[in-house]
Amino acid sequence: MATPVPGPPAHASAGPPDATAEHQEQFPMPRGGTADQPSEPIDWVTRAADDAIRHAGGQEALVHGLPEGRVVTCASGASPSGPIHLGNLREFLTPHFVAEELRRRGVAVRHLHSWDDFDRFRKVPAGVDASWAEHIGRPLSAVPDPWECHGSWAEHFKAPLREALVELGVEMVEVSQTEQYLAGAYTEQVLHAITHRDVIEEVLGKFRTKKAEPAPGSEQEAAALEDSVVEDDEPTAGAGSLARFPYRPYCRTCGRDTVDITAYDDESTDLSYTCTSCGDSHTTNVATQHEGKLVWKVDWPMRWAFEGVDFEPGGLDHSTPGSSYTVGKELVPRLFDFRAPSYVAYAFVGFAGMQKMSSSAGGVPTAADALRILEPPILRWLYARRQPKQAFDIDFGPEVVRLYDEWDSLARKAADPGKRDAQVLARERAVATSSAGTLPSPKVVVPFRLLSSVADVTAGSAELISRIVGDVGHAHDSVEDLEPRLGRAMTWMSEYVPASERTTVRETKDAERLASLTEDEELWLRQLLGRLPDRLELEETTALIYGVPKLARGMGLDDPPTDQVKADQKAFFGLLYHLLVDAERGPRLPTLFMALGAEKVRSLLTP
RNA sequence: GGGCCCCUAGCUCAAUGGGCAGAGCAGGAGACUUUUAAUCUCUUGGUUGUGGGUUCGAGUCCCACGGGGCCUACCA
Repeated sequence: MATPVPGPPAHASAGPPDATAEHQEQFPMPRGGTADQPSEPIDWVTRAADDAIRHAGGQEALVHGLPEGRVVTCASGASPSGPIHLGNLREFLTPHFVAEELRRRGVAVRHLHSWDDFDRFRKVPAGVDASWAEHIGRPLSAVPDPWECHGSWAEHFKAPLREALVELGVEMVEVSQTEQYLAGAYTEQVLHAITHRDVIEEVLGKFRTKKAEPAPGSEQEAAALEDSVVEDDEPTAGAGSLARFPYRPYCRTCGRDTVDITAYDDESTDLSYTCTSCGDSHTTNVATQHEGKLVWKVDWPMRWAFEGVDFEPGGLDHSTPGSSYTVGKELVPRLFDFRAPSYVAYAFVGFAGMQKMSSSAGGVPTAADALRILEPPILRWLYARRQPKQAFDIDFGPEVVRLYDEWDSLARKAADPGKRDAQVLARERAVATSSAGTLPSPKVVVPFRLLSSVADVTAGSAELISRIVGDVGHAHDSVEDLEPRLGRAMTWMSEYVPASERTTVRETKDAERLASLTEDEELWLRQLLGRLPDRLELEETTALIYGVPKLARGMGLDDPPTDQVKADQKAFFGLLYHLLVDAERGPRLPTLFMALGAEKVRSLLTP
């Protein structure tokens, strides 16, 4: 394992360089046991990784390591039914961080991602031609791509996420449920589930109503109150009922899952159905023909067992009683003789500060959108620093500046090994991965605030921004040294900062104002323009701008200002802002001059 | 009906398997001819929603209550 992450700060605790087993030692002993050693920080990732190991090999494994050859599986799953947004990204990053933590401990691990592309297409989202309603009920992998750039609906939404994940340094093994089911990979499990459908029904039934309580007397009262519930109890009563059959085929004629199962023969495994869409009836053999899938609540636990999943997160909506994880957890040992993976439920990610919606289809921003304004490590950091259960918002508005500031100041803190705590640990998790190494970050760190505000006045030339930033005291060799931050600052300024907040340089001079200058004002401008060189240098320009009011009072450029001069400066600056950017204040004047160039300044200030 | 999260300084939030309650902004004082949110230094500000409990010790764990938010209700 090539570990790019700095080890523990204390030289003594760096760990035995040899023994592989001893190496796992970081778990149970109370931290900081020996006197004044700084203790190893712990966060949710550490704990989830411990749980994953425990699932794989018990408490024993945590202390002595897993048996040779045992690979820990961290899993994720997602349905490519629409743009994979920043909320869904948690599904990918949560197991990713856990897998990385395990790698860093030297544990063999894989991040397995299942694409639920064999799920049915549910509804036609806004913006897609209504004719796509025809495809409702078909697998996502069989629905054509309305934008015609990918092979299917599913692929259309997988592709951009894949690209974003590469940028984020997330490496995973992808599995397509369509391929798996169609290839019959799960057939054995499917048959097993069908055979034991009474167990499934029993478990699902437990969560159906609250009247599972043993007291029969009160049950009638409850039933009276919940009349709506009573109705559908009837047809499903029998264990052999087909209404809740755990397997559902896609219609052989029209490809939709809108089928009523009419018969199933446990001996032959022949399944007969009638499609309510096209009206055709068919018989499929579950053992030999692979035309359908398990229902979701059975499908998920089946995959845990099939893939040997040790850790998998789930959205909070999967964690509520009666929903998939709770049901699956109970189902999987009884049906597939497997213990449910260790699990964390993650909360939702919200968005804020967006005047404009993202360009990507649905409206909710995606990882790709976020990566246009956030450096990859920062996006990772947002997900690493919060416990999964904690909901948070990603803000595309003014908070972006604060976020960068916070990140930069964390970097300063991280430079001091004595301050290694959970926050620094979160940063370490964000900054590098085992397969991608250190993720892109600027060689020369310039505050995002500065980059964006210079981008604001220069209207978009990276070279010019680079020069000004250099002049202002952030020495660097080339534009490249400022990337990937500079480009993001430019994008942010032009796409997420409302026009009203931006600096708008006047197109043409304010002739009216220039015609009504006071005597002082006229003198100031004359002095300024008279001495303004064609090629501006920051220091000179600064001295000149501040010095003009001094000259006007017969002083030298470098003389210390008097109170009068200070008052004049204030008035002078106000005039300049008005004439240049039609505002009372604005970016620092010397910077603004540099950004505009002598010619432009001259044209706006000359009566 | 069930579940989860949250309530900490005026505001936005930290405090990540109990161990001296902390930042940023705002406020106050000072410095500064350099208005990128100017910057720098110093500083005020807390009975951690309420009431109990466990503990040597609770923002943190348990129970109840109040308030806010999210999810879910027999479908995949």
